[in-house]
Amino acid sequence: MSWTDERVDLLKKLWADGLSASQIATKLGEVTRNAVIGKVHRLGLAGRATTSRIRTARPRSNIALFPTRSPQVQYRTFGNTALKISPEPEQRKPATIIPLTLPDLEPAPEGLIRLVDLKENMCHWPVGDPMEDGFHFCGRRKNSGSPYCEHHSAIAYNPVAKKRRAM
DNA sequence: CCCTGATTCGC
DNA sequence: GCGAATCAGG
Repeated sequence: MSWTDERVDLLKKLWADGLSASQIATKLGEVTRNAVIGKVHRLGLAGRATTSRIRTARPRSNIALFPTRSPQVQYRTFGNTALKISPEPEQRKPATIIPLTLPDLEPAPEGLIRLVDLKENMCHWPVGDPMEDGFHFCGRRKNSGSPYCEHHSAIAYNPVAKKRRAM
């Protein structure tokens, strides 16, 4: 089914009346709401979005990043290739493995660690109710790669604990 | 998870 | 031009 004049007119009317795309699609029949939206857009009626739209511009092609035709990068070399210096492979350093100090679990930091007191190497685990006095952060030495200390990392990244909403 | 519109892109 | 796929948001 194609977009006849009558169907387009009806589309315009219903869209102007504030009907949702899916409702219009149902009324028209033989089309999906996607088709309706697409048509609305093409007609320049692109209108009332409940959401940002410009803010939320779809990132350019997640699917086009894996096209049927591969992009095939071109490595161009200028001049006499025989004189060309071999490109430095520049080996990646194999990500320095962190020593990962497991001990020292309990030396609680002095005083209450408030947000302003939090340092980058401190555990960001919140303790208490943010609306209540005495709310603070764990503040113990945190694991690298995690905002939390050893103890709280184990909790935060434990799926069971999460599922049961345990803390 | 249901819905909404917005956007991109292969056809 | 069309609309499915996919996105972000309510």
